[in-house]
Amino acid sequence: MQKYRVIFHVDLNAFFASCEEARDPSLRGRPLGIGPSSERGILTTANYEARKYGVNSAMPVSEAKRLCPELKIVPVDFALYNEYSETFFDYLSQYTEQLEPASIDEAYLDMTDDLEDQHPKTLAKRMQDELWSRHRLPVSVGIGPNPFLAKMASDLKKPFGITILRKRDVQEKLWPLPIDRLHGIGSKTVPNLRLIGIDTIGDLATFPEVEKLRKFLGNQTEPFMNKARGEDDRRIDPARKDRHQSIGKSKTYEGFLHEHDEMLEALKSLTRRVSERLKEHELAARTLTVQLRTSDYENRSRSVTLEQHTNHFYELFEEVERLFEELHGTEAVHLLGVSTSKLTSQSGLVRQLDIFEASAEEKDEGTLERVLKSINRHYGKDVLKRGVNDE
DNA sequence: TCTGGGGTCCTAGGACCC
DNA sequence: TCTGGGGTCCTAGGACCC
Repeated sequence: MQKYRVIFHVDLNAFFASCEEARDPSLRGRPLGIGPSSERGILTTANYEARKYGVNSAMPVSEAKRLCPELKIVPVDFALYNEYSETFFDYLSQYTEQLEPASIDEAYLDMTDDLEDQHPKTLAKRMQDELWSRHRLPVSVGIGPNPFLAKMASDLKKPFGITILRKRDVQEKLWPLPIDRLHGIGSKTVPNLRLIGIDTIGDLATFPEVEKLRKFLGNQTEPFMNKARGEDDRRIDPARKDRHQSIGKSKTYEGFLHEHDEMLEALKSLTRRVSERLKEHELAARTLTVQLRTSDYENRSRSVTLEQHTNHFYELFEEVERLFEELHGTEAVHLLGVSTSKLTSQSGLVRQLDIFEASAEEKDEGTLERVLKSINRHYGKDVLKRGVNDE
């Protein structure tokens, strides 16, 4: 007999708002938004009282205020949310090692081998009750035979939901839902699918002309169709979140930047942050991307792949400056971003510095001096010693 | 109504290699 | 002299998610 997997998807409800309410219970019970203090800009999220008025995440503050004049808005506090996020994952990790954080506020758990004779629903209820009573964190739990159905299940009832979605429920519970409820189908794809008569998840699951679909869904055609039919064989991967694909920092400048010099200053501070964060994660990057958004919302980017990995501010900024000059004419700038990818753990970087030193010795004493100075400035003696010991 | 900031993944075209 | 087919890597840009 086939053994079914038991996958939980645990989702923190209105997470940022819930954190604010947990810290300051006086905020509870009335409409609350997280966002900027000015009328410009958009809400990051809103609590459920605010959502009753139609207020939602990514909504411009001006419109949210129009829908709900008594809306209270508090500024984002990522340090707070990261703390609660850690509390959340710590709590869940007592139940299984097969835990995969999916974002700051949701996790997949493969409970197949860790149920210990409990009914999944009993366990889910306990998680929900304890996260609320101990930490004032409201969660919805979805339970299914694969990650996709678990995620869809947790979505079906919020807040404080516990929902089981079996394969045999798919036709009744999933197929009537609009197609954009499928994770990965967004506002650009929906009109295309409408064009060929696909409005619901069921329409996609039973669509007969696969080649027609391929035009819009590309290589993802089969994965999407499988999901629409409730099939998903993805394994839970506890290490996935540790493997960063990219690290970047971007900032929107209200009122725009007009002077070339202030743009360079802004890029310098973005690059500095990126360099710091790479070092925090003990990572070094080989590809560097500079992003720019003009005042009329045109996005541009330039990237370069370096010969060696680096997380060194001066090496990064040299390239950032060069890419930016290629990217920018004379127009005002709305957003600037610096991002790094093709990351490797820092041990790779230490080797790189050794090679750098060797070639510097041969050719250019000045380069060696510069490298050594910057190593001392940015990593301290420990790292330098480690690099030497490696050889 | 007018669009934040952190990301992931995909695509298409070109360069280059065998 | 003309030029196949497969693969990999790089770059720019876009869609999407939380």
